Amino acid sequence: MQDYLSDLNEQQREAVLHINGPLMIVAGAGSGKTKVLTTRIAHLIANGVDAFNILALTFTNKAAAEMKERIEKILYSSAENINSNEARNLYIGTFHSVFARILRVEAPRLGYPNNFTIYDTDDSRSVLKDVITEMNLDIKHYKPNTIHNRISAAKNALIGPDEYLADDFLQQEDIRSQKPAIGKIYKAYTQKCFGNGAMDFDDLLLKMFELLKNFNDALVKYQHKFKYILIDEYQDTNPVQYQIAKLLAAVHENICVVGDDAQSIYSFRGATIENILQFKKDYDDVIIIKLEQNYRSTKTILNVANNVISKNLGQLPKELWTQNDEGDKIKIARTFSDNEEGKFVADSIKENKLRHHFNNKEFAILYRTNAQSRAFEESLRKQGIAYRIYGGISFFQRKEIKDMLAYLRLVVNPKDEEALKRIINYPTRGIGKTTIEKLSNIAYSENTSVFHVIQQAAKFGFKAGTLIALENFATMIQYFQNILTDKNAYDLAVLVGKHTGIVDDLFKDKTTEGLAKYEYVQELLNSIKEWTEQPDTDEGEVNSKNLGAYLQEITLYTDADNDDNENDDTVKLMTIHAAKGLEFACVFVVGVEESIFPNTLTLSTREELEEERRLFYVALTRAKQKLWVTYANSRYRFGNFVQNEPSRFLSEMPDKYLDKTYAGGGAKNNFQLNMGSAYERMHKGFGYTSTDNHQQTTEKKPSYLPAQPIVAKPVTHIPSANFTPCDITSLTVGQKIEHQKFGFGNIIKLEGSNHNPIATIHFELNGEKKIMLNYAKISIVK
DNA sequence: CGCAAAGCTTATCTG
DNA sequence: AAGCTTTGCG
Repeated sequence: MQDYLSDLNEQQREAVLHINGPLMIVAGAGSGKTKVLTTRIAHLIANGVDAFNILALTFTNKAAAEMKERIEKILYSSAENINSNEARNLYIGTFHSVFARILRVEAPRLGYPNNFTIYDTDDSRSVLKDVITEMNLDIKHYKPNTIHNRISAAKNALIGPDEYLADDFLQQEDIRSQKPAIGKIYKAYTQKCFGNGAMDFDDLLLKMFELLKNFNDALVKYQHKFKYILIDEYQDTNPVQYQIAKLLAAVHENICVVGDDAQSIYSFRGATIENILQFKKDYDDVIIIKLEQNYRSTKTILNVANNVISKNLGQLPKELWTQNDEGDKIKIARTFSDNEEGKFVADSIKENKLRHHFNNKEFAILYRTNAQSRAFEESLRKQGIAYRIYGGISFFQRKEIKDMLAYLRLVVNPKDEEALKRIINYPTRGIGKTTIEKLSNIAYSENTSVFHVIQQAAKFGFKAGTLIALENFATMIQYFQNILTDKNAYDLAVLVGKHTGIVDDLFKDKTTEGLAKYEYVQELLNSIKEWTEQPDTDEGEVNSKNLGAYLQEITLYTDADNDDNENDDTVKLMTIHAAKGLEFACVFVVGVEESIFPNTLTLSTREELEEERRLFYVALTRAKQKLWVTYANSRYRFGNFVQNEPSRFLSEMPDKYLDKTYAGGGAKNNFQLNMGSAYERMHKGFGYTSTDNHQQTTEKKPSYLPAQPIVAKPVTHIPSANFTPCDITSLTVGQKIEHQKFGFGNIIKLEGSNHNPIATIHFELNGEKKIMLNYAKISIVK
């Protein structure tokens, strides 16, 4: 037997070995489904299947990266002597990123440029705002956010604008909600995106479907390319994804899907459990394998999770079991406020690190909404515990980054009106609102792009100062376009930074925020440089390392992706949605209060409550050994201090598995509670106001710490005590320096000068060459 | 047209 | 509480 099969149980092995024909794996939480999927792919390759013919689709970049890594590991260590480089040819990725890659090649068939722009949610909303305003509708009534959700839902259900307008039921629905114009907005939005040469996130799926449906040669090509298809988290697929999978698999029918209906938590994105039930009907001879043994959690955790999920009516019957230990009881903690909840969690982490020798990275704090992270950040920072936040505002959504990228986007795709509007007057160059409106109108009536109108501004009657400003702008962009043809993305980005004066502005701004922004822009430049220096990987494209590809890639990039270093010893903070598929030794499920979890915004039907319950189930089953469930009596919301009831989910957990010491249990518990643990008494940490005896402590206003980057990065090198950042003019080649983060090294090359805000320092560190744009982080070693 | 101050809105989850 | 938009003035 191949060695990689030896550590699988009977069901898992069956799931790996059954490689031909449709297969559905119904797998519970912690049952090793990722292991099965990766081993299956490795097994295919070991049996002579060309990696080029395998397509594996996931929902997060992280899951894809993890799979790829594990496959390489299996192939590398396998006795079968397989070339582990094969793994590079695999198509593993999220639905969005794989389809974006294919569409980059196929876009012209659908009337889009190869370099089409990908609009993220913010871009989409901004375009919608323009569309709605242009239609003379009230932006307060037609909120871009709401409209976008509706359009997104339509796209995910494969309903185009014309079909939407023709459907009486949908029209009635919109009339009833007093928004009869949604259909028309949808149509105008679609046209605008198309005119801009742009696809939004939903289009990446929808256009892929249209490609396969309307171009038979494309369908045949990809059906034959992807002989083996694997889909992770199948319960989260929506109708478009379902249809695409069905089309692609129709010839070979070698499709393997893995799913757990109990973990279906993406119905807001159009996902439907129906797809799991439908699978059996779509293909003949579907083999179904159930994985019910859990390898992750203690018996206690699993029992509680099973109990909670059994409250759902619409659930496929399934009982997870484990051979693991009984484990500790689940600790329930109730605090007076959100800030005290933060303090409780940070203190508990500190205590458990000392008592049980856990590392930071073995803890996770899971919450329902991103906004809840604040209190935990503060308390962790106070305790000096390294942490990392996932989600929230990502690097590429920051204003200064988006501005910089908008220039690059416009250079690559001059039709991208969204990018143009963003930067036409940033930095200010005397092109105001009225001028932009005029340009827009002319472009519309001439049926051309705004940039094209600017290029011929004189012809369209612009005069004096405005004309000069427009001409200068056009010349500048054209100049950038010329650079792009003979220089690389990095050189262009640097030039944009210099020439537009953006970097200069940020450089001059010596406030904390200004400095941070300056550093972010430098980080962006670093990122582009690194990216351009990676080798070409794409077999289909001539030059896959061009700026257009970069821009498409980063739009689909989330900050959970660059989690590549395992030494990153930080406590992880994230939403429960983001935690799906992950596991941690110790988990804090926080903010378990009515109105937050279950969230008020969802609670109109039983189905919606059940989805919240599944979400709670996902949260509980992330824990391997220790689990805390916490809630606060009151918390800040929109600046007000509001009261919350404990969540109904708390009462759905059987008492016998719970330790309510910190939640005001019985009299006996109260005693312990007042005393606190030895550790707490040692450290005067009587902090958490008890529920039964909380005298009206006046809630202190949260004290805000100085602004810091949102994502706390692990410090790999602690600068020496006399670390003083240096001036670039004082540097010379060969000099020994200390870097704030990376430690000591030697300068090997210098570019730029102190008068030039973009100076580059090349230095060597333990034999590794690094490029540093930010000399504020370097000091000279004397 | 550009800037600063006042006022209004906002926070579900994701690629 | 914080970010974004509108308003008012030079």
